Amino acid sequence: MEKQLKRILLVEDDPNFGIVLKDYLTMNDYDVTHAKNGMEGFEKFKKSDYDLCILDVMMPYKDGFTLAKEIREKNKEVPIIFLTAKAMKEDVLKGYKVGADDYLNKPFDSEVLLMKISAIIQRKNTETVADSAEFMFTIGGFELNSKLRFLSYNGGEPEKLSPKENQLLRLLALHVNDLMPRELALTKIWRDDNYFTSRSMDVYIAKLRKYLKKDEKVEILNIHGEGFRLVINS
Amino acid sequence: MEKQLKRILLVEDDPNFGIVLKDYLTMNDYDVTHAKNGMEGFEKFKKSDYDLCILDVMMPYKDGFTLAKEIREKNKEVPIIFLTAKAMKEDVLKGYKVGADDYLNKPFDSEVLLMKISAIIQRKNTETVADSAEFMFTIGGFELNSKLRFLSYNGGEPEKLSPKENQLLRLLALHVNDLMPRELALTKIWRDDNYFTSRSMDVYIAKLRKYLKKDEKVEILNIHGEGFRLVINS
DNA sequence: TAACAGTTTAACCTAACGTTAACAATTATG
DNA sequence: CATAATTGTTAACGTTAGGTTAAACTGTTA
Repeated sequence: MEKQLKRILLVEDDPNFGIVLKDYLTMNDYDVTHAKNGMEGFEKFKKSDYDLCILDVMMPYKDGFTLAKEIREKNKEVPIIFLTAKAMKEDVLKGYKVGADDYLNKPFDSEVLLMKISAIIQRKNTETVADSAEFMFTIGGFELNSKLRFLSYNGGEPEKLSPKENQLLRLLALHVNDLMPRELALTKIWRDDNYFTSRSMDVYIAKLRKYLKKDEKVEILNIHGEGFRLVINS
Repeated sequence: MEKQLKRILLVEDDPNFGIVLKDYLTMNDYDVTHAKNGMEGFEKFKKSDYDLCILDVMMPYKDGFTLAKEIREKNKEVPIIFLTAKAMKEDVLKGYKVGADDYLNKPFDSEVLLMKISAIIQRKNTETVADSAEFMFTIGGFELNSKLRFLSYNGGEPEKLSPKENQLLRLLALHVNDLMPRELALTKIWRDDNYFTSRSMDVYIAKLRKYLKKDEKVEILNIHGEGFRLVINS
């Protein structure tokens, strides 16, 4: 089974150093996306889901702190590591204020970076375990067991869901009666937000609607241009 | 009853220090085997069973890391403590990569060593106790004695299971009706998660299914991309 | 050193899954 | 009202995971 690689967003303007670092991390089993400046970094961040961000502090146009602030507005969870050329105390403080998880001075030992990365991801992992513990959902007359990927109606024979079907239905269930934004599903499940993943998602919505037909009280409504809404009518 | 002394393999090339350390440990109720270099260390390791290895890092011909790697190939369980003259960061990292349990800088406090030894052996002990606590399982019409590696059906002649068959069935039984993740079996039983160990596991699933055919109420179901599920149908 | 048990690797096949294309239907927008 | 953008749906396709059997390998024992 293919192991799900942890995804890192690396924002570093120095092209040489950036490529070397990206390759090094890639060799060590991380799925690395490299952005060459703050703007690009933020665009890439919005488009997908990352387990960790590594930001260079000194970059033209948009420095690492500003970028970090923008990232924090979108996501308060994702760990951030700053890279900086000189060890300036104010910078360090500024970094932690923005919500940095760690701080590295260039030049740094690459193995130290690896250690820090795995430590941080490890920590986040154990924190999130409790989060993902919920995998039983009642959806009208249906019962979704998203761990076993089973969907049963009125206690009957459970139907098997595919991983994508399961993830999508679970995400909808987490937002019952509320908007589940397109973008959310695309970044969380497809890990990319583009035309094709979007179409793919529509296909899965169709599949789910087919499953949910058994209970006419349950439906998935579209909110044009926004996303979908799983509603239970009473 | 004579208490079973814990056995320590000490590999240390400095004759004086080696003898002193051996005597010290012996006085503290350990059964110590002293090897004077890496080769001898590995020979002694293969010849017997140890509860702990203490390896000097800097040795002629074969250094401690190389020896540790060889030992790990034979035995992924035995705890290893490295001794090193200077605190070199790379060495520490290298050591942990090889699967070291602890790390000591020479000169070290001998009492600290004793503490670490007993802590490590203690930990390994409790781990294995918890692990092996349950070894009798009822699986539909079957009885699994995973200590003796026997599987019997309706009280008939028990069949012998191979170690891997036994471990896998036991792990499945510990998760009856629930998901037993692929990764769990691979890391717990095969201690490695790659394409080949994964295929190997599939082979063992096939073998187990063959055994379990006698009771059509018992089956091992696959959850695509996730793992397996041992179910007892009523 | 031959036989054997246990395990891994290879090979071949089937099933599961996800993406994409194609076309229809619906909804926004000027 | 016309037309562009978005969404609904089905089917075909390629890829990967899993099922199974047999051969190759490894270490141990007679």
